[in-house]
Amino acid sequence: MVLTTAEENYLKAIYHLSDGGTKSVSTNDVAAEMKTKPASVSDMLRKLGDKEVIEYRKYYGVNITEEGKKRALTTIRKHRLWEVFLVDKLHFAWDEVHEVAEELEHIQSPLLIQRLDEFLNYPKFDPHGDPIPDEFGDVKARPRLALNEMEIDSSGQIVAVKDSSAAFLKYLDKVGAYIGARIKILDKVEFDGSMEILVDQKKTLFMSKDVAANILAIQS
Amino acid sequence: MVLTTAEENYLKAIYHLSDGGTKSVSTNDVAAEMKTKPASVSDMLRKLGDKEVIEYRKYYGVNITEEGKKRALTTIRKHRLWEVFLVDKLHFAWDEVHEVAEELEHIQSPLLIQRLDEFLNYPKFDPHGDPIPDEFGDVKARPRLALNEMEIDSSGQIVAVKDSSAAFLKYLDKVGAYIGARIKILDKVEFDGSMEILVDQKKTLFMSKDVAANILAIQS
DNA sequence: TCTTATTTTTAGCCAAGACTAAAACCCTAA
DNA sequence: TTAGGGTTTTAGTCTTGGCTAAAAATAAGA
Repeated sequence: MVLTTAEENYLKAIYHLSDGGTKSVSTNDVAAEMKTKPASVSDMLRKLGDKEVIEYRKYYGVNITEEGKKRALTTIRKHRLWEVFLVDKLHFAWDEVHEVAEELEHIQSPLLIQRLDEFLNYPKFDPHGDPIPDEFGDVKARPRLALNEMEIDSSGQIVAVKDSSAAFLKYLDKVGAYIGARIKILDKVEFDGSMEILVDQKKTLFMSKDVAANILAIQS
Repeated sequence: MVLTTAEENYLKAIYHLSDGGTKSVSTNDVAAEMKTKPASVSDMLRKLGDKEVIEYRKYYGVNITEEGKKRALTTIRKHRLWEVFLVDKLHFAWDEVHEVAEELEHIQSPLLIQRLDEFLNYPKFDPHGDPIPDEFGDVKARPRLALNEMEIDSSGQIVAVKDSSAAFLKYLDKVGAYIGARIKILDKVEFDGSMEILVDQKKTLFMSKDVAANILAIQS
């Protein structure tokens, strides 16, 4: 069963909105994600239902099937491998690659992806720190570390905070250390555990050990 | 002015059929090349005419414009650069790359092509021996050599014959040394100038100096 | 439970790019 | 110069993936 580019994009959106297939997803949510109108989504859901990559009950949203999950993971795998290629080999900045990878992910050639994976030396994570599913759809979870547990010179991406009080989030926002920010540990002060951190390859930030211990990152 | 993938493919076909824009091309010829019906071609020619990449006079075929030539050469450049990538970096065989490059050539990102060119070290010819236009559309012609002028171990592609008598072409056909064949010089006998040649990476051929002198190739 | 608000679907329309069938055009040979 | 044959265009249809407007179904509040 062949999926069109549009169908692949819808399926990927549904996969993400459903948290990897664990929740059902509404028509409106898909429309928002795809930047289309709900009426267009209804049509597409019927098609995807016919192709059995989602389970579609009118008025009750959709659930992704096992087959659909497999397809979505393949697309995600291709997207992330191309991102690694663009950053590692063609020296794109990590925030310039998404649009192009969005096009490249639809190239139809299993051999191409297999060879690309080999060429890139089987990377496990993309430049944003997201895991690359293997050819069977299995992903390697990456452990989260508090910033104060990271080594000097190591890089990663902020994925969560332990203390999610408004005050703390406001502070993070103010200093520019949002969820998703790319970071690098520049220095750690032995005396008090405070740290110097590079955010998004441009901004340097100082923070106390207490603050650092509240920020979780994945290492890349 | 943006061209769709279909429009790019038609334009490329017209460019090739017109010998690089030197001849006008008929609707029927385009239909044959694109494997579509003449009726579909008429429609598309009107569109391409509106976009001023061809000059279209009903019932009198088309001529490609300067702008159209530029666009076609950009697409050809992208196609051939991707072919080099697939063969040199991903170890595809030279005859496995066309379909995939046909998809890759439509990725829209000038930066991507610039970086790819750099990554591949500015190749001048693709794996089939065809020249890669530079970013201004200029192509480097490659001199033709008679096979007996080629060095041992050098590779290339047969592009023409000096003696194009039916008898000689029949002979070539029989031994499998058609125009376009990929060849490699395996050995040259000093004594009589006869040669051993690998055709299409699989078939070994022996030929006299006289025969070799009649076959022209480009080196790769 | 009934009414209203929200969500979702249906119906009808559009553009791109294919098709078939039929009409229009061009050219050549008698 | 006209008839026929081949080529090309037009007209009308199909599918995909959008859209709007209106109808239908669900959900929520009194």
